[in-house]
Amino acid sequence: MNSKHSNYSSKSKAFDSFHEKVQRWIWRKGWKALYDIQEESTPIIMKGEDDLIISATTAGGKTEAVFFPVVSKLAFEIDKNPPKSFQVLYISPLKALINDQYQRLEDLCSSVGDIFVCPWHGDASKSKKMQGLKNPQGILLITPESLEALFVNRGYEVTRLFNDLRFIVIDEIHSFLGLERGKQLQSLMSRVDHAIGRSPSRIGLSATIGDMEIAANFLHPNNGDKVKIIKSCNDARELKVQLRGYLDTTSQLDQDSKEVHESVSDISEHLFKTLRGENNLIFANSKSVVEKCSDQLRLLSEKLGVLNEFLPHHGNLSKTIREDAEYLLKEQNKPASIVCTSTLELGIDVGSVRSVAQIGAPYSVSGLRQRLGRSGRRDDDPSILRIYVREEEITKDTAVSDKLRFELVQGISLIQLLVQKWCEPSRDEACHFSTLIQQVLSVIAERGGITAEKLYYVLCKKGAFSNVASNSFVELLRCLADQKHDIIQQSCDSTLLLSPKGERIVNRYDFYAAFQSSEEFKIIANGKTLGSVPGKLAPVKEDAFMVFAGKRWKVIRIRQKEKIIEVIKAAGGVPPRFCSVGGRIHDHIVKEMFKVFISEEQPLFLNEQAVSLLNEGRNNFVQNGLDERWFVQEGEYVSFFTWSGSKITNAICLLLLNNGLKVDPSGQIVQVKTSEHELINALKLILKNANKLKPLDLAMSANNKVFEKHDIFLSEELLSMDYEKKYLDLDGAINLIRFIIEAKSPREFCL
DNA sequence: GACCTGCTGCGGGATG
Repeated sequence: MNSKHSNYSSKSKAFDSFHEKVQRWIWRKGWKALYDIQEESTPIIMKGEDDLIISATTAGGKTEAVFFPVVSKLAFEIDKNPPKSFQVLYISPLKALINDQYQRLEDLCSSVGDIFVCPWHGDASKSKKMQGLKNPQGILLITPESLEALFVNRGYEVTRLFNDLRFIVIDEIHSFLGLERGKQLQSLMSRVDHAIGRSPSRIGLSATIGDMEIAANFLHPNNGDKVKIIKSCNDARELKVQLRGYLDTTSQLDQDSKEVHESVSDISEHLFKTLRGENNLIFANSKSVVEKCSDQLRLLSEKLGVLNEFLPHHGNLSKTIREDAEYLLKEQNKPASIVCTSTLELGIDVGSVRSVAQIGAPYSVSGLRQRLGRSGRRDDDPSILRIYVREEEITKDTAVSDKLRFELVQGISLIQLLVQKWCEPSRDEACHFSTLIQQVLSVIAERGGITAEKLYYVLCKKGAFSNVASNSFVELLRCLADQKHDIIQQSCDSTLLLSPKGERIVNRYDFYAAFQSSEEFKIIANGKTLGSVPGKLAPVKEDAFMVFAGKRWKVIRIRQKEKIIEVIKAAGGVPPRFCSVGGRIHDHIVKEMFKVFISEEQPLFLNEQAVSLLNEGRNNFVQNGLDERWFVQEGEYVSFFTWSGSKITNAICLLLLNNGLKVDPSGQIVQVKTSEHELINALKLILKNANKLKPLDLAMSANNKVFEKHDIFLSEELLSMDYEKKYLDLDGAINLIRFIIEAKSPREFCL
């Protein structure tokens, strides 16, 4: 017995440095060797000084790479003196992940001895939280929102809770990059630093990161170049991919969506035939597609009199429905497949999955890579991906833009970029004024009051909002204090305080989240909650039919006041549409699409129908001379192919609008109601005046800039500053226009 | 024209 132990230890420096009780735990588990990332992370974490990012696949042993050395370190220190505060702050984007990690850590920590693990989120046990408050020590597992609540409600205790803190660990760090929630998280980390007067070592964990530099700068702003990076290289799994094309000949019927819905689509039939009997994930780009597809798969099962193995999963379904589906997928002996949105993209453990399907072209390589990472868990299994794209039949009325088979080509480009290992960088230059408002109110609540200078120092100068200049900050405070909003006020000694209205905002329980959430109607059948639909869509009429949770229902009562819709089982129905703002696509993907159009190569991963659709798209591309021409005139509209991502295309649209043209953007093609000659004249005029044009002025000219939670309190100028950084690329747009005016071709632009 | 995430403190009632 002893020899196995010493063999192990003679090979591994990391293992040798662990606390004896951690060594014994690993040994008992029968683990033969540590992973590379665990060997590499251990010396850095045992030293306990540097920031670190560890990137590896979902089952790549990241948790252990952090917690073997961390728990060893805590165990060595307990031997010397008992801690009086939490020593590790672990922050996760998901409650479910906290529950998972709690199970794993409890097992390790209870066998090591006196290391307390405290799970803390909205659904976590109250007694564990009280225990953590009374006797803080060991590891706190918490969500950003619950940490925000600690600052607001127990601001006077934060220093005591974290005084001996050694590590801040951020799980699934990529899921925070560039978002409101990410900015909030950065601010919370920096507020912890301020509360204890030093900066504990930060550790970020990630399954996929396009650009490590950006993740490093996120983890520790202004200190990013000192963050150490460990990347797992055993990502050599074989990839099997197929893109399947389908031709929709029923488009004429589409107005009567009910009729189309009754017919089981050929994509569902292929999914049913290919995936039944195994565990799979089927991703769709929208919740209503999830509903439609899972309903069709259930119908097919009923028709054949077999057990239904296909279950829906998305953010509007109730917790129990979702958990039931996750549980079934985890059960290895019963085959089950889940039709889902990006709910199952992140790190929830759903066990081993045979293959991944994607309905409709994906929008980003990073998302696709994340989804693919779910398939083939065992090392020797290949990752299997099937992408299904439906294009409509071409008639004499079809517009050029639709004849190109853009969605299919987008799918091809994304697969090619995936294979090339390219990934979107998640640049975050936005000011995040909405989240800054939340943090301003939170710090005032935490400290009971604070001067403007000190507030600027804590949040901006030495905080997460370092790109906000002091004059912008002053304007933001003015917006909050003005008569219209009256959220904060200044006392005679110039301390900023919450006004009664501000108090009400901070004391509502929805204050802690940095992101917006809309009002929703609950859907109830026989007293059981199925889930919810957004308020805007809710007033479906009584007696209406609907599809929800993969089944068909009839609405029997709408209780407007309580926001409840009662339903019973029924035979017909259409899925509700869930609305949301449009997405963004990266420049590089659109350029890759151009390359697919001009290439003569046939990708090997296409089925027969996809090959003929691609040929059709390429022929139409050539016939319209789109490698040399930017514009195609059709009736009173010019289709303008920008071959650029969303930021440049948005800027082009605004520039044209401001020059009095009627513009209708559809994806990467801008429809302009004018002649080609007039359009070129407009572009010449824009270029001539380009040096007078400021990005901020362009942003000021855009309508509807209120997107985020506290945007309603901002002035037009602050709103425009954020809008410009997030949605516009004026330099890129001017560069594109220069290309066009200098009579250079799309070919020169893209290659 | 896409997607997801999260939530305090308190009081009342049932249960051991």
